[in-house]
Amino acid sequence: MEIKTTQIEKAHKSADRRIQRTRQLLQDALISLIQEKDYDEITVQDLIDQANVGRSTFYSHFLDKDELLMSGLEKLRTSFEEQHQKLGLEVGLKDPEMQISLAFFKHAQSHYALYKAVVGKRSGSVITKIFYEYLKEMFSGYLANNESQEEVPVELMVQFLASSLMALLTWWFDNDLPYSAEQMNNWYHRLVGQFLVQ
Amino acid sequence: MEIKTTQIEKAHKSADRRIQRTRQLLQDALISLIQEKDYDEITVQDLIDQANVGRSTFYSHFLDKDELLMSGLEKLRTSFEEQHQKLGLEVGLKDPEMQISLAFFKHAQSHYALYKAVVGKRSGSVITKIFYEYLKEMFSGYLANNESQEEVPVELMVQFLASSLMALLTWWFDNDLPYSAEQMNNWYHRLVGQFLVQ
DNA sequence: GCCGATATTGAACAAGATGTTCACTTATTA
DNA sequence: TAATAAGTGAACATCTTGTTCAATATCGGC
Repeated sequence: MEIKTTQIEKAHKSADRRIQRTRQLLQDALISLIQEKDYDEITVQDLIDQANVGRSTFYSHFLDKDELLMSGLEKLRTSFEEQHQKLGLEVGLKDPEMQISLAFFKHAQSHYALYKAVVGKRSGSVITKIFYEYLKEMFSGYLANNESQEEVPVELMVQFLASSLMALLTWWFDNDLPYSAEQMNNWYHRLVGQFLVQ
Repeated sequence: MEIKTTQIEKAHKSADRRIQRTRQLLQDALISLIQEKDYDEITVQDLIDQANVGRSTFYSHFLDKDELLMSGLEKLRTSFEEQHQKLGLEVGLKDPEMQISLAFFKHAQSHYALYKAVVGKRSGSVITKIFYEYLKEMFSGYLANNESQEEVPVELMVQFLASSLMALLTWWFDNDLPYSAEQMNNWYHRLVGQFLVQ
């Protein structure tokens, strides 16, 4: 009755198909619902109705709605990293195509509905925060090593870069992608490129 | 029993002291509570307990918690504009002291507890959104008129500037103001200054 | 200072959400 | 096929929201 694998999703051994199925159903339900209404307005009841899953089942898998969301965002992140890797291999390592920001805009574009929910006007604070943390983590590795910035603290710089990318993404999606991923990336680099590694 | 003046606070005529008193009590209660716990966790019950006001009284003044918050943020904004004006007069109009961003950092500093709640890690999405809208509105008037930005859409630029300021503010407060307002302002201008009017 | 108008009060209420429990059923896998 | 583990859903206690209403307290014009 107790399920311990909240953390380790893959769990190479413990594959009872019922577990996979239930978790998948709930994650799909969230993705589906989040496109109809704000995250904050979605109730556990909505989720189990949509997923067609028992109430107690929900709570045996996730502590609450937020934990379900987290597990979904983890997947999105994994998906991004895979796509980034693949793109990287295709175009060669030194190519500007490898720019992490471009990979990001492209990944977002190829998961339109999901990102719209995550990054758009209607997303909840929890989503935004988690997503933002991912971005910061990501950027930690991409700072230009600069004496030039006159000792702007690293963390501040990371925050600046992450929030800027977030701003562009948000604008892009709230306007339903009026420009290409390449164009967005160009602007992003015009705005903050001097602070990133080339 | 009905109170119509949700919008017009000043209401030069309709000054029943009871109304002023109740609204003040509730706004103070929010400010007080928001320093103990996340905005999202504050309940109407908490508010009326703290303010020592009847339940139905609350609902005869505000539609819900968010409307109370809005009224509070309106006040904060007014306060900022007054301080900005005053500072501007003191130092003379052409002086860099007039920079809107510096005025902002200073105002934030002089309302530490409040801004910490509004801008810090623990604030809710509603607060952030409203605050962010204020910032965008503010920045609309301070864009450098640039052919130079190669047609970065104005709205995108505004969003970028607002989110950057927000990022700096957030970092500043989450670290309990480790630097002066002037220092923060300098960094801000190093990061985005080229896109602002001097 | 009186009095009509108006704001405040608080209890009671319905509706809905959360998270838990448990006896029962169903699916899985070895 | 049998032991094990997961899913079910009703019932529950608790909390929150927002409304209603009759009784009470306060205000401000006269």
